[in-house]
Parts: sequence; structure tokens; C-alpha cells
Amino acid sequence: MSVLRQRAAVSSSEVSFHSPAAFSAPDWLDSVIVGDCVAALERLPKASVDLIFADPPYNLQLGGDLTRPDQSKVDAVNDDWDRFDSFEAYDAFTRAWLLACRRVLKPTGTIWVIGSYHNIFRVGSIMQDLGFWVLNDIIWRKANPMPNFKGKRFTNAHETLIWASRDREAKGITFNYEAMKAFNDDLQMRSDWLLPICTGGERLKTAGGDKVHPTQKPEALLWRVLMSSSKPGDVVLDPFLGTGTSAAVAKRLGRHYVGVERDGTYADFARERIASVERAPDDGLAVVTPRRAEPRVPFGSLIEAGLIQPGDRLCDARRRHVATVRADGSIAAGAVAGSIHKVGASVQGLEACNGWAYWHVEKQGALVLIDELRGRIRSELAAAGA
Amino acid sequence: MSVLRQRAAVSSSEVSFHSPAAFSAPDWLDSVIVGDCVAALERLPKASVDLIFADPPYNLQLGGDLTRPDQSKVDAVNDDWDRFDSFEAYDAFTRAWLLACRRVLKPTGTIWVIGSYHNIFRVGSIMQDLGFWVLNDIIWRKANPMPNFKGKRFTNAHETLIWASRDREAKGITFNYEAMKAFNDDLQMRSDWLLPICTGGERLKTAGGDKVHPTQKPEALLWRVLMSSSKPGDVVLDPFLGTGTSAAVAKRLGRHYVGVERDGTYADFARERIASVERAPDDGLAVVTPRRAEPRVPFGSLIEAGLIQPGDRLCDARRRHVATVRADGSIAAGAVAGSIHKVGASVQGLEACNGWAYWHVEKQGALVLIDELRGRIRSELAAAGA
DNA sequence: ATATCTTATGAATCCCATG
DNA sequence: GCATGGGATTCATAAGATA
Repeated sequence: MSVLRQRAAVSSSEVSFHSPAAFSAPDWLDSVIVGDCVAALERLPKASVDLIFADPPYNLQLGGDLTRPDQSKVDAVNDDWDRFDSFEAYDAFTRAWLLACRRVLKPTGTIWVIGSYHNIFRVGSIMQDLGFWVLNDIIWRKANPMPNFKGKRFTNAHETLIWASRDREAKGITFNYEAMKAFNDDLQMRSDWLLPICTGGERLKTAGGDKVHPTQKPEALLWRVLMSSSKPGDVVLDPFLGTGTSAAVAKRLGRHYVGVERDGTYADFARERIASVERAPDDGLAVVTPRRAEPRVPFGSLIEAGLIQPGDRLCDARRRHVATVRADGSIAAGAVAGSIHKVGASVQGLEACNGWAYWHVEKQGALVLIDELRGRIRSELAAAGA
Repeated sequence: MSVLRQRAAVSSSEVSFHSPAAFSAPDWLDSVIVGDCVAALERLPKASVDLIFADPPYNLQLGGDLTRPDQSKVDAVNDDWDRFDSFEAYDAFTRAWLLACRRVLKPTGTIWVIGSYHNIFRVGSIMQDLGFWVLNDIIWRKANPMPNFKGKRFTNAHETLIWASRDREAKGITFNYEAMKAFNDDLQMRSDWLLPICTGGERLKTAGGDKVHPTQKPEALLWRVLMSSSKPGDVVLDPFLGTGTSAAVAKRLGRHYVGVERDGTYADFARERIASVERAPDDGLAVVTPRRAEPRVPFGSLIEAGLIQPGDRLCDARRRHVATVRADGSIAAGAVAGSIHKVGASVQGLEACNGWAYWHVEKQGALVLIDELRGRIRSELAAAGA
């Protein structure tokens, strides 16, 4: 359960589309609008929004089913809203909603868009073409991503956010540099953020126990977005609200929200969720501490760093067993090859072995434990603030 | 025996452009070509390259000078080669060199392109438009990035690499999954890589002590790129060679290289650097072999070898299901009979099952996985075959 | 009650040799 | 070309079940 989540009985107003008239401020502010975002945004006043967070469909283009090694089926995102006929169709869709966003965004406002490699390049290009000016791209490093079950690619362990101003010449942009630095143990906040995916109590479930939305984002991610680039009282727009993560965090942080969601069921869940959120007290906003990455140093890094060369020999403390280092970070002893742990276990006839505490390398006549070499890399990385 | 192709008796000589004739293999292989990459690549044979690494100009669009808090001036990238009049000009340039790369890339080959938020969205979109199929995007997390001196943005602490195949339907792509996993202490390699930037002794300096190239990449980055997606003997092309990081690492790892560089000074530094590199010994270049590459041993061979007798009982690890071994190498459980895989799937009610990892046989009171028995046959085969 | 084991699952562009 | 089938493949986290 998120530290930030609290319960309260606050109602949020609903808005429906019976009239084509433009909304007056009280109508659309702090509301969830059901409908297509381009149509909905046309009814908002021009230059009325301080911050936009958009989580559009990714256009995943998945093939057949995917099963885990235990043969269980992966619950893929194959909803209608994520299907596009071509890149051209996706581009047209993207251009339309970005243009609508651009109209309602204040000249001092900024926009965040999240995506994956399936769509983020197209989104970024179109943003640049429309005149948005990229301020940063941010990497959400997932602490617990889904693995690559078939072993055919690198684990897709991140998503990308683009943060941009309306124009290249934009002035007066909100960036709470000091707050983010304080949040980050007095180090500048970097462009890579390590955060867990949305699971557990934070994940909205139906009465049947199924997830309500296939791509619910973690509140911690929105917390950083809103804390860094908006002020209390600002208006935060989400054109693809889903189950309302951005609006819930906006309300908690004392920002106004406007959410547009095409799916009425998602919107209902979002309204209920937002209603249960209470604005945090002014002095209570700094409760979340950033999750720091402990620098895990794989054995291969020792080779990359030149501390060990391919072809070098490793041995145990008594020189009873010897192994050859290979360029890919594996080692080989006789017919056995694999990680320092696997080969260490094998030569000793054991089930398991901590290779770091077993293998040594000869340096100027003396044996040096490879864990000692790892320590050197660790201290360099720690000094760099990683 | 080394899988390495014997290196032809060709010096890594210079190639010049006095004739429009196509190069013959010995001319361009393991060479640095001075010239525009589009023109140079047109002279290479079609489908002749296994891997491309491209570090194109980023189109940084910098404004005025940047100074640190102590008023020292930051040595920015403002070379002519990084200046483009517009996004359109940059796109045209990008399309041209990507098309030229596509022609020389083998159908089984893959391409890596590195960039930052200034250019990577345009590069990625154009790659998709040209038919390249994105396999992963990789984040190079810089352990020691330059801080944001003005405190106006997040520290730009990463760069993005796109890894793509030539076509969506590409087969036979090289991805040394097991090697990367061994490298990473037996965990799948993720899409975010933490590596220091290129500094210290690795950074090429002029006699005057200035850095030779403003964007020299660390060898560790190229190490991962080449180790993961190429084999010894492969041909690695770099259309923007700069000071030759990719070629130097390729040579060290027993890959052939071709580098194209427009600037003669950079090319000279690259040649000198490549010449000083030594190829790693053969036994250091071997990688962990995937199980698919091991000789196929049918289940019946275990019966032929006497490791299992017809009539023996197989069971799973918890002894929940039992099957009887038959003389023809099939097994039977109740009314179901067939291969170890089919019957394993059937008794569990699953679509598929790897029978080798499911069935055990009782040996002196203990359960032994039949995959372990297969391993014994494989080592005997290896001993006999070698 | 506590510790341990088992199961479930997450924005996924996820096999390949043989006939 | 396509169909077939052997058999290869996972990490972090949370929640529930068992000891």
C-alpha cells in the first residue's frame, strides 16, 4: 500500500456531453470527462492548462500468444484501443491529440508523454515537428519488469518519458530543481528513475480480482512528474486518464486535474479512486524517499573495465582448480563453462557457489580475490552517485 | 579448433576514392575508409555486413556558450558536422545513411544506433519507416554524467541505443543470450546498462592534451554491443567511425571491421589506435553455448545406452504423475502414450512440456532428472567426437 | 504467531530444424 | 512455401498455503 494513499469521502463532479457549448471553468475543473480526448479538448479554453501528462496507446503490434516457461499464458495487452492498422494511422492519431493538447497548454506549460520503443520515437518526432521543445527524456527503470521468457532479447526493463515545453522560446517554465535535489539526497535528480511497477494494494482490481486496467501506472512515477514540474494550484490535464493515477496524485498534491477517458468503466473507477484521495497537508509532501539503485556489478564488468583480460586464469585460494576467463564474462574449466558461480560449483562438486568469494586472479605474484576487484568498481560507481 | 576465420594477409591499409569501381573484399575488409559514408557504402557489396554500429551526429542545436558555476567554459560539441539547418535536413541526412546501411546489411544482420533526445526520436521513426524492426532500445546509464550546471533540467544522465533487425521477418539473428546472462551473474541482461563515460587513459588526447574527438564512446559500451549481437569472424561496419572505438573493440574480439570517417584527422587517430590493439586469444573468445546448439539426443538413446530399461517408471519431481518407459522410446501414462514431451504435457493438462526437465527416474532411492542422463551421453559424444 | 514454501503475474513486438 | 513437433525459456514481488 502506498504511503501516500489515504481514504476520504470527497466527491468529484461528473461531466457529460449533452451540449456542444464550451465548458465554463467550474464545469471541467477537477472532473473526469468521458469521451474522445480530441473532441473533449476542443471544448476547453485555449491556454488553460499548466501541465499535461499523457499515457497514449503504445501500438504494441503483438504476434501470437506468449507463454512463460511454466506454460502459463501471459495476459497481453490486446485491447481494441491499442490496435492501429499502420504506422501512418498511429501517426495521424498522435498528431491529432498532440495538436489538441498544444492548444489548451499555456505558453509556460509543459507536457509529459510516456511510451515504449514501439511508439515513443514516433511520438517524439511528431512533438518536435509540431513545435514542442524537448527539455528532457526520462527513463523509468522498472525494478521488477517482466522477463524475456524465451531468451531472445534483452529484458525490456524500462519505459521512456518525454518532457517538453510548448515552444522552443518558452519562458517561466516550472521546474522545482531544489525540491527534486532534496528528494534525491542532495544530488541532482538524474534522467533515470528506478521505480517498481504498479502491483499489490495500489493496483485497482475488479470484484472478481482481475486487474481493472492493463497498464495502470505507479503513483510514485506521477508523484515525481507532478512534484518536479508543477505547483500547487496548477491545472493538470490527462487526455488518456485510464483509472486516474495522474488525477489522484494531482489531487493529493493540491493540483487541479482534468481527465479525459474514452472508456466509461475506466472513468467510473477513476472517479471513485479520486474521491477516496485526500489532499496532503502542506508539510506532508516529502514522505516518499527515492529508491536508490544499489550498484550491482556483474562479473563481466571487470572485463569491460580492463581489471581482468579474456584469457586470464582464475583459481581458488589453494590453487586446486583453475578456470579461463572468456570475453563474454563466462569462465571455462575443462569441459565446463558458465558463470563464475556455476563453474565454481561444478569444480567443487557442489550445488551452488558464490564465485565472488571463491575465485582469485594472480596480480604481481599474489592472489587477489575477484570480490576485491568488484569493490574497486563499486566505489567508483558510488562516487559517481549511481 | 577456433571458429575464427583466418585473417587474410591484408594490412589494415588505407583506401582512397580514385576509382568508382566496387571494392573487392580484401580492399575494404579491416580498413578505415576516409569519405562520406553514403558514397563509401555504395561501393561495398550488397548484404556483406553482419553488424552495424552507428554513432551519427546528434544535431544538438545548442544555443550560446555554457559556463560552469565557476565560470569556466564547457567545451561543447559545436563542430560543423553537427550543424543542420532544420529537422527536415537532419531527416534527409538520416534517411540517406540508413538506406545505404540497409543495402549492405545481411538479412540476418542487425544494426545499433546511438543517440540522445535531440535526434533519437527522428532516427527511430525513420528506421521504422524504412522497414527496420526494433528488437530493443537500450539505455546507457552514465555513471558519471555532466551535471546540469544551470539547475534548469534533470541531469541528462543517459543515452539511448536502438537495436534493430533489417526486416520484421528476419530469422537467424545473432543474440548471445546465454553469454550475456553469464556476464551478468546468471541474470538476464536488462535494457539499462550502467557504464562510465570515456575518460582517463582510454580517452584519446592530442599532443597538446586536448581531447581528439568530442564524443568518444567508452570501449565497454561497444564490448556489450559486439559481444551480444555478433560472432567471431563477423563483419562489423561503423559508418561514423570517429576515432575508432568500434573497430578497436571488434579487432580485440576477433571480428572484422570496416569504418568510414569523413574527417582525415579522426581517421588517422583511429588507424593508429586500431593498430595498437591485439586480438584476444581464441580460448578467451568462446561464449557460453545455447542448449539448442548442443547435439540432439533422442530419449530412445537413453534406452539404447542402458541408462533406462523398458518397463522403468518415470515420475515428476513430486511423484504426482507416473509413466512407463517402452522399448521404442515412447512412454505411457494411463491411456496416454507418446513422447516424453507429449505425455508430460498431457498429464499436467498443459499445451506443451519439456519432458527432459520434467521426468525423473529412481536411481538408488533418489530421483534423477532424465536431462542429467542425457548430459552423460552428450559428454561421451563430445569425448568421442573430439 | 512465525517461517517457509508455493503460486500468481506484470505495456512482450519472445523458437526453429525438418520434411 | 507450410505444417509438424521437439524441446527450450523467467525475475521481482506479493499473496496465499503449509509447516
